[in-house]
Amino acid sequence: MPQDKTREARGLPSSKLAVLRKHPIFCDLEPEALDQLCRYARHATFKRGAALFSKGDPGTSLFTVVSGTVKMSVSSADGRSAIFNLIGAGEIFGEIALLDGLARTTDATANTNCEVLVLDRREFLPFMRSQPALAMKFIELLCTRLRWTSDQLEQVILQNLPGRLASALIRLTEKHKLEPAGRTVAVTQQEISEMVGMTRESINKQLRVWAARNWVRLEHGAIVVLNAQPLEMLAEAGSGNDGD
Amino acid sequence: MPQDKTREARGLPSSKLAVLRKHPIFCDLEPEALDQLCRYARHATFKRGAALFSKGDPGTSLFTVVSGTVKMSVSSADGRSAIFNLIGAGEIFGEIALLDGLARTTDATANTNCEVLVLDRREFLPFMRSQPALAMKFIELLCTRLRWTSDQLEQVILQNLPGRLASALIRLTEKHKLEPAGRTVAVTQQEISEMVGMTRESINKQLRVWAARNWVRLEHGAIVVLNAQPLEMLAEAGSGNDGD
DNA sequence: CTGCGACTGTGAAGCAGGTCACATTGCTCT
DNA sequence: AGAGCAATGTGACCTGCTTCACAGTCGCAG
Repeated sequence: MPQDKTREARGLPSSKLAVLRKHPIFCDLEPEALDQLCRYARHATFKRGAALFSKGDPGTSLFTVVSGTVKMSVSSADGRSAIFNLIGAGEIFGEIALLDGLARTTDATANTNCEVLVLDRREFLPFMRSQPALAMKFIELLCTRLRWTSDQLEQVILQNLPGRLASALIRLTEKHKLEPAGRTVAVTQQEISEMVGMTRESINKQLRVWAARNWVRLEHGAIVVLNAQPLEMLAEAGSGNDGD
Repeated sequence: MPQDKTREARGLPSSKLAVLRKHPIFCDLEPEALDQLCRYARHATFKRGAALFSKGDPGTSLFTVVSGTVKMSVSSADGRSAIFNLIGAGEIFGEIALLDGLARTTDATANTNCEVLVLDRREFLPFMRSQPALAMKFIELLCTRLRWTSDQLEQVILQNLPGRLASALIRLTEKHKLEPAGRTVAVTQQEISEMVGMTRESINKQLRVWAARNWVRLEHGAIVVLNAQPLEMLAEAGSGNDGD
């Protein structure tokens, strides 16, 4: 991967601009508006494991990931935790609390060392009002999020382990818009288990079965989908047994 | 309850107006704008069990419930089904497909005989653009939905039967803004079981335990929450045992 | 007032997935 | 180069929930 890290690390305005311009939400803004937005944007870095915010915090800002990935999750008193989403470079998060001003719905943790841009509600909301098209963009974003979350809820309620796991793999490959051949999903088995709400051990055993059939290949910290078709069947099938 | 059914049944414009004016999304509109909206609104009735739309349909309209309740659910190939939400009088649904123009994410079924107002995307979107405040209202609505759905997902992944059931009961009492004393939730045990993703039998057994402790009273087609406190404890506690 | 369908109540038996307890393997940081 | 940690692999046992198979019970439609 090309290293524009140096530019980013120095916090040059041009790099902020580049990041914002690439994002679907902001790409259609007029150049002057983008410039203004850049002036509002604060640059921040977090080490792996650091908390960007926690569930229940008063939420007043929107985040854009510049590099690294951020984990959106919640955890229960007894230490179990559920991952709702992994946010990668170019994506935004924290928009719900930004928009409605209420408490954060999840924890956000740096899943790797990462850099983010932060936009504050106080400055951002007036800016949004001055850009009517932006509200529509956010409506679309919220719709997408709602579809993603409903989908997850549906899978978790209706499907058993093989179905849920297959669905999660499909969703992850689609999200990264990977080609049919050699779709590498860069997540650990622990992470996947927390996304589908089952134990790492169970996930591992199922993945091994599929690996033996050459549907997937297991790598360190990644899963390569070799044959998506049977997985798609399982994902559709509700709670059946796996493909035998 | 007072019967303005006669007015409704005749489809008088004044009744449409009354319904729309009461809804949080539309209540702040200017009188002229409301009148215009009424002209767009189509009145429709459905018998218990009838499908208003199905998952995957191209979605082009927004619904407002005038009377009765509508069930938002999905079902799997093998007949199991999951209820995402029960929409009662005064609430709206179908907004996601209206706003982003994509396929419906769930089935909508008349859970009782019901009357609805239908607003079409073709007329509604231009109307919305003429009313900038309306976009903000929808953003708030979408945020609320997202919080509700994330909450459900969190419960289903992190909690066991008692915790999930308690959470569901709390959510239902809160939704209907019922007073602490004598909160009657008008749902069947079958419905609750489909909301939390467990079997009716299991739900029944747990409810009986709580009824014996006077935390709830079970009626035909309804559950009365007598003592919310222990349920709230359970709902918070992640997956513990029930209150012993 | 009676019969039928929707809702509720309950026990017995099975199993999917969780829990626990390890061994192994590979990256990364001195 | 090897210590240390994060991630993976695997078996034995356990349990919470499902499945199945009923038996009430309510309320309404005719």
